[in-house]
Amino acid sequence: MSTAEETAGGEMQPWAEVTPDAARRLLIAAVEAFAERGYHATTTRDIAGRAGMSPAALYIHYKTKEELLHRISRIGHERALDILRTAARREGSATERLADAVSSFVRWHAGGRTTARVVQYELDSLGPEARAEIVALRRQCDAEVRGIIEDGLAAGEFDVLDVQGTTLAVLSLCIDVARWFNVQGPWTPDEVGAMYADLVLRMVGVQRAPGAEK
Amino acid sequence: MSTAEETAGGEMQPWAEVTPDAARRLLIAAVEAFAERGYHATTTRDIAGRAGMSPAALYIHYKTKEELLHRISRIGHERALDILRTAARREGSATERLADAVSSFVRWHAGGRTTARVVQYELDSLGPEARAEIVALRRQCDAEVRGIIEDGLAAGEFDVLDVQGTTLAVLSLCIDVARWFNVQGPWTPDEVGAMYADLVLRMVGVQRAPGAEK
DNA sequence: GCCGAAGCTGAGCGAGCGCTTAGGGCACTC
DNA sequence: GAGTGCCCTAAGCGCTCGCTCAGCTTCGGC
Repeated sequence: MSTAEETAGGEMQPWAEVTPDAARRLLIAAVEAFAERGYHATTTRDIAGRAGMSPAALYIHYKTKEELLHRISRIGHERALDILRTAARREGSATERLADAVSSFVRWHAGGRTTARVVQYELDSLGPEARAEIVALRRQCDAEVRGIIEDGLAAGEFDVLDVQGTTLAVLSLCIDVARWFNVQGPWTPDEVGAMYADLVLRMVGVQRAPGAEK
Repeated sequence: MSTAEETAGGEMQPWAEVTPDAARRLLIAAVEAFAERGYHATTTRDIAGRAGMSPAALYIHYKTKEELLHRISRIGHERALDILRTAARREGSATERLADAVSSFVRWHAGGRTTARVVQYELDSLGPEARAEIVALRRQCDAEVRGIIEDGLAAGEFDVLDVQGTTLAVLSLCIDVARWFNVQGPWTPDEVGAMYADLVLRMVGVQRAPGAEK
């Protein structure tokens, strides 16, 4: 749960698994370009230029431009699933686990907004097989949150009318942070995380979080 | 508040203001194409083809491809603002007006998902001046929702910690419907609207909607 | 029956796209 | 110190993009 991969820019860099170094620099450049302009509006020349390389260098490390998006999307979704899974499977009440899941998931979307934007909004730019793989990961994210809500219902902590609908709304609320969050805005990622955890607990019928999160 | 512009496909067609007929057909074709593939991945040949015309016909009615997006975006945002304004300024308690605003806004995002997708997610593809104009409309949408929440607070109906944060979360929740809603899914636009109105009332501290909406 | 305006098409221009290829520089092996 | 493999670049191929333009058809006015 430590965010040791964070840089001075506030942007997460969990790209240590991408080697060699040139491939990682290209991938980070692609994340920035895709987040700014979108996948289709980004050129391979732009990506290579941001990484300080010639356009041809990209094709030594990646077969196509789409493979770059695929790698970014898979690593990002694995990280998102890891965040939700960690919160869902820790010890504690459903109330505490839901607050933890929402606040850490929102922190990731706000702090790593550049990455999260690509991960959450460029899914449709992938081809059919790549998209199917990513959609499977998204379903696992959904299942983790739904599990917490079902636990809370069974324990009598929560009061919800529609489990699947509430699950969708909770995830929806978190994901949309990547769309609107601005580093120059009035809140830090931590503050948005705490605020959203409170709002979500209200949505599931918990009156007030009993000092669950720091 | 009547949705008389709705077709059999469940898609709203408030494009009556676009004349002549050929210009309207091109605009509707552009909405569909932009929603499916995104602005940058859509070609002018695709738009013209969907409208049953040659590529050159597009440039008789629109100066550039971007002007098409601009027109779509402005009309869509004006419609969104109209929906929120109508709900905000009707008679009734803040609770009723907030439930009305959320359910009708969500219905628009779900039922007119094709249009809403373009309106909400292709904003960054506009040039600086066009984007500035649209951003101003968005701020007016924000102000309408914030106004209802402030009314509810003043009347003692609501209990919220952060007015601006809650406003943002409410709009965020509604807007994200355009991303995930599927016509083949388990809910109708009406059902999602009712469900989300309930969730939002919980977010602002209203225990249960007192039969506010039909 | 002729005319001008309006709406549209077929053909195509210049530019920029994703991606390829031939070859250069450099570290390392023996 | 020649050989080998790894990264990387300069140049450019084939293609499709947004957009243009000359000319065709259609139609109302007189």
